[in-house]
Amino acid sequence: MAGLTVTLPDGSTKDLPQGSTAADLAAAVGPRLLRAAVAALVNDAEADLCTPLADGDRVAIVTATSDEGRKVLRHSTAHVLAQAVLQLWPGAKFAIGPPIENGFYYDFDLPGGASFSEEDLARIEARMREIVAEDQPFVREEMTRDEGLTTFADQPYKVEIIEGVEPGEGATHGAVSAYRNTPAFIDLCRGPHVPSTARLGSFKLMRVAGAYWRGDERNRQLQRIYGTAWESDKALQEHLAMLEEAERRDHRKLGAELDLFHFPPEIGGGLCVFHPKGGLVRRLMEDYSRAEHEAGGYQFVFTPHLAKSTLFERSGHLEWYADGMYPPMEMEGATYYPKPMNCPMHMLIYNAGQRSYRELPLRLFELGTVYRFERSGVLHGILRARGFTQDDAHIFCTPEQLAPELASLLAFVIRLLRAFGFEEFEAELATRPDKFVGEPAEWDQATDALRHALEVAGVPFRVAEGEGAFYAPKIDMHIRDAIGRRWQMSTLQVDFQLPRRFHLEYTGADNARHRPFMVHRALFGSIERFFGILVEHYAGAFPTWLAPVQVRVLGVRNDHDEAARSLARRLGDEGFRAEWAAGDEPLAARIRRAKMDKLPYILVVGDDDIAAGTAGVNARGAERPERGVAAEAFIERLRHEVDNRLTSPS
RNA sequence: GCCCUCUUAGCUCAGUCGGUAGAGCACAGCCAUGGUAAGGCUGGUGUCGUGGGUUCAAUUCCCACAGAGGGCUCCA
Repeated sequence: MAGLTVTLPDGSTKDLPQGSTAADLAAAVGPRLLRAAVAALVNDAEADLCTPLADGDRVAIVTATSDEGRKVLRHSTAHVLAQAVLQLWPGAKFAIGPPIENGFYYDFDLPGGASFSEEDLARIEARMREIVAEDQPFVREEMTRDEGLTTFADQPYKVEIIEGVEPGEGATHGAVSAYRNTPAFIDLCRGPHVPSTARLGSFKLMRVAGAYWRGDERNRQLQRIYGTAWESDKALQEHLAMLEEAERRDHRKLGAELDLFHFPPEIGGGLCVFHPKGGLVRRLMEDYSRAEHEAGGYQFVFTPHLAKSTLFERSGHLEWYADGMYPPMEMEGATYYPKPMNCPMHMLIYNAGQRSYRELPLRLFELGTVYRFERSGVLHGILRARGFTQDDAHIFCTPEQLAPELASLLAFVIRLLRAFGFEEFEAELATRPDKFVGEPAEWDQATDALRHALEVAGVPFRVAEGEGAFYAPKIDMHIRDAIGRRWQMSTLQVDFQLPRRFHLEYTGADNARHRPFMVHRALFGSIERFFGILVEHYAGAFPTWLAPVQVRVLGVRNDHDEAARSLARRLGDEGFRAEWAAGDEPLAARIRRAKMDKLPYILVVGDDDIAAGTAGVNARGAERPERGVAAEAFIERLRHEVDNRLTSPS
């Protein structure tokens, strides 16, 4: 019998006997690859390892340590979860169970509308481990639509999915595919899957949640179980450790511990108060932002928190964004709303006089506090609040100025974020959605300008097709924090709608009236949110220039208190935030207290220091304390560190 | 808003199979005077989230509500 030849991703070829499968190919390349293999890409299509290969196929083996491979593992683990739940809750209906970032979930409809409790997770997980130990094969079964409908006749959600399958989608020739583990358990699925459940095992069920069928709250609410799954126990443990680290850095926890802010229930959900220490950090952030904006040619404006409904009718907010707004207030026959955005008010400032092209670009900046109605369930500390302050600006410019303006804006964003210790940036260019207003030509012009700006700035970006706002394309800047988490930060949007709605004009060099382009941009986005991200990024250990207290001076004994106080006062006179602590506890205890307060510097003064005009310097993060540092030298060092805003995330 | 979990001292938590509660840290006082991550002793501290119900008796059991956390949904 003739053999067959397949091409590997590196371009090399491999000759195999007729009838060989992807698994055989992996084995032929090497036993290590076979062990790591979970699926294959055959001519760029995902396939099971048991897929027979044909002569001339291009084949790549998908290994468990790749993103694709983990998806397969997670998806297969989701099937095991479904089998366990269906066995433990006879009569349960199962819906969908896809892989997601770091794991998977599965949605169920339990008999009698029952719900899972946290305790159920242990039982389910135990059953899952039995299924893994049973080494059940994943066997693909192709069937016609009608056969599928018969097979899953008692599973209404599966029936709905099959009925929704477009001819030719997912499965070939109007057929559907399913994977069977046991005679009793089969799940509708596109695949691919690992060959057998024995290939799984490094997983953990995490939590239960309610989730609506097809994500639509008009539909029935299902019971969702989330799990995480990895290629090895080591990777699983690393992931769990990362979650613990994230918990340790939680801004809500640190916010309370470090006395930065809190959310008094008396004020209302999603509305926070900043304590003196948090307020100090916030003021430093804002001062820095103001100084940078001033240097960047922005002019500062101030606008009120409320406006009449007519303003938001004109801006379109009431038409498009009413669900996100606080409810109206009636007064003297007019209806007022708290503002959800600052832009309409900035439009009015633009329109306060006749504008000339000589004034453009006009950059109006405001630390503007806005209120948005967020449903109670989505609030998340300071990262998702109902009242927050945007570092908001609107730039009005001529069409020719748009591209250079966007390019310098991107450079501005990156400079600002770098000052706060962020080094990794990724952007998304969100383009025209299906539902949009305006002219396609305008969209293209604005989108090209945004793309050009990204290219000039050298920021890596991906295009998010159709994810722009209905009125404009935008760039979303993402950063990575100290433990690799990605956060969406700054937004730059080119808006055609508001200039039109507010009839913005300027007189050009040609003495004719023109409509300006307008860019919305918020760099921190929300001051509160950025503050929360900083807390998590630095794990509460703010860099010296931002630390609420920069130095605490300790005397070795309490008869050194006066020397400690005097040194702290001297540092204060030099413009630093320094305090001293009385020697009513042993030195080691006071050192520990200062360390737990995450202070950048602890100074210790004893007999030797008083005699020599020096101090012991215990810097945060240093291996060992330094002795006998001259006070002047320390002041210079501190000044250098603060003036240059040196950062070192913990 | 919906599903799950939680709410006991300033903080973290234990506890009472129904008889109004404890520990560590923190705080206060005294003693210790210690050169780089917890010295000792003593002491005060609670409407057990709120409201109702069952009961001789509720922090404990039941119901409702509020708040918090994890999700869903939405995100101009």
